[in-house]
Amino acid sequence: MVTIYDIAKEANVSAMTVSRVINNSGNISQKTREKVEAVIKELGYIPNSSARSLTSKKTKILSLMVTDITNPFFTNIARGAEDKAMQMGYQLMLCNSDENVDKESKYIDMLISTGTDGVLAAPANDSSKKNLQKLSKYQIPYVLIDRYIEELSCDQVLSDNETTTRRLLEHLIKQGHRQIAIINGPLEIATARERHNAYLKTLNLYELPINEHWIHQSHFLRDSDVSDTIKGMLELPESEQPTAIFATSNFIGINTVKYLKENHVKVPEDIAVVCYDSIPNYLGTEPFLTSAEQPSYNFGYLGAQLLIERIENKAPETPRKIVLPSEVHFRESSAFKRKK
Amino acid sequence: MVTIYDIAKEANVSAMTVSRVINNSGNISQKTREKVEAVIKELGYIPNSSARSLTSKKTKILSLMVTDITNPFFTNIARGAEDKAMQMGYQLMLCNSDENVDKESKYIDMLISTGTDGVLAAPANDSSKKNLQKLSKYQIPYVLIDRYIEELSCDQVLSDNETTTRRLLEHLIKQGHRQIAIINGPLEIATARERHNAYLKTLNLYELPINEHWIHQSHFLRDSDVSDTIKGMLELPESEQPTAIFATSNFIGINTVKYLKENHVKVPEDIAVVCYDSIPNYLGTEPFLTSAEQPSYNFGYLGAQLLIERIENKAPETPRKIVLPSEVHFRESSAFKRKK
DNA sequence: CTGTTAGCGCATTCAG
DNA sequence: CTGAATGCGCTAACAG
Repeated sequence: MVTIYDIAKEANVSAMTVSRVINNSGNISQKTREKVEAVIKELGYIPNSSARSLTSKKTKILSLMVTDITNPFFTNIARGAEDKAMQMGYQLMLCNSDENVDKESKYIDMLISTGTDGVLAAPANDSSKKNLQKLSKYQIPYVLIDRYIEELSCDQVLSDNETTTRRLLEHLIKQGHRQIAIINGPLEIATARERHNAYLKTLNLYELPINEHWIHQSHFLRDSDVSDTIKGMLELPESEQPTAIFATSNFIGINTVKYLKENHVKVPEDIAVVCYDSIPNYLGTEPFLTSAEQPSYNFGYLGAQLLIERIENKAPETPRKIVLPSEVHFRESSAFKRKK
Repeated sequence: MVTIYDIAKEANVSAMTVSRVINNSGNISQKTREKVEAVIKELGYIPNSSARSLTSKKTKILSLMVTDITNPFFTNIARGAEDKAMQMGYQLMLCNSDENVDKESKYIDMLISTGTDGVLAAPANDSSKKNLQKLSKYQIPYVLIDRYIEELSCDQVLSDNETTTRRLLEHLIKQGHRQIAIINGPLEIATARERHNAYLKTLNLYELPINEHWIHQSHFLRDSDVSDTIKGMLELPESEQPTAIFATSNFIGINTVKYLKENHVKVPEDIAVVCYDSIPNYLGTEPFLTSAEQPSYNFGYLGAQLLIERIENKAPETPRKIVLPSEVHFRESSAFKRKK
């Protein structure tokens, strides 16, 4: 392994001078700089990050905590974060919490151990608070993406849950729906809570009925099971059956449509479905599901940017909050107009 | 920050004893071990990886080099690799090369700098050889996944390109096709080359015609442009037109079907399409494309396993090679039987 | 079974 | 503008 001492010897300078050249710190005469740089190239020197971190307390490593990298929403976030990180000279560590606070906690310890410079986190749920506070204890900055947590003062990149929810519901209302159900994730997750509240608020605004039998929680993982939930709603008395379902995540939306179709409930004629978040349309065939497309790549890209600014002390003291809008695509799954 | 010295002082032992307890090395009396462990818990000690790496030359970091994490094939690999890594006490660093050897090279330097313990690599192409040899120079083991490179002696987890290609083609042949085209990735990539060779071999085996106008290369990224290629084939004289297309990757297959449909070529009646690799069927609707589904999660999981065994000197000297079979799903895109 | 010594590679003092 | 000394936190090698 080539060290700065090898360079120093070869270039007839001290190790310190080599260090200064590498880090562009202090003043170096043009001549020695060139000499040193030549030797560095000649010997193919690559700095030892461990040694550097030990003194400088910086690793140039960012970490991304998501609940499941196979969810396309998070995959795009990873890509965005990684592009920005690479561009700024950072590397990206990947962590999957599986929506599990304990697994998340284990990761947090590993990250602290590694000395990550900062964390981009989509926390599992509100109980993740203690994990994030542990980061603070070690002075490691973090940026919350997608899911915020009450009372945690930090930069955030969030979805505009209220507006997007309202737009999806207003669309249903315009289609003549008055009995709208919601299948949501756990209310310990901020996005679920905000979408829940926006749901209630919008129904109130339009003076639509609210019925506890129309309000359900599943979870956000791929295998979110909605069958019992929907079965229950289909068994309600005719007059009490919802005519539309608002699914608060991509997988919930997909699984809802899947279940309805399997059980010969016509979408959108019998029940309309709208969905928060989208899945990539690989096939190029006409997509079916009315959905709000989130700018997921930007969650990662902007999140990494905020984080790096924070790490490098280029950010204002007060936390910043970026709220990204979604693009609502109206499609077949809600294309049936009801008579009032 | 809590160090082993803090623990040592509090527990009335030397730092070395603390180190031994932490690493489970050497013999420690039950009594002192318990004492030390109690203090560790009490003070919430988290080891400093940088310091540890500096002496031990181990980081407990694995790296994954893929060409694009937003490709579901690689996403699943990432998930598999990360699950195994976590399970074995490693963390995973993520790198996207964009099929670009220079970008890959930049990453390799960063990884060497960080002192990664090993690399799981799907190299950009044959020119990645020098990047991987650089790893060897620094004694960093790597496992090739999906794409091997000639003359590189290392563990590998590969797809059974020959068998899978043959099975896809035999299916077409059974359907009565005799004029089969191939749209491939660059031949500087091993998977493309193997699928190319298997294509030729199978056509020869069944004494089918081979026509240079039926053999094309695109690339493996999502926006692989196949329009000119297919347009060219459609403009061939009637007798020379292929009746089926073998697409050697998921995106090529998708883009091929998309282009054909847009141009009112009926699939499978006018032209059948089969495809190597699949995309996740989120929607649960009947998938259209006949494709060979690779066990992508296992590429990552098994790759990480081989890598960790290698790192921890639990592997035999001679390189191991795992060849994973694919599952061929026969579907609508090739469901039309031709009269001979 | 436990402690002492030394050094990993680098950057932060402080001198010159 | 450059260099020497020192220590980051930890562990290998040796002593006891």
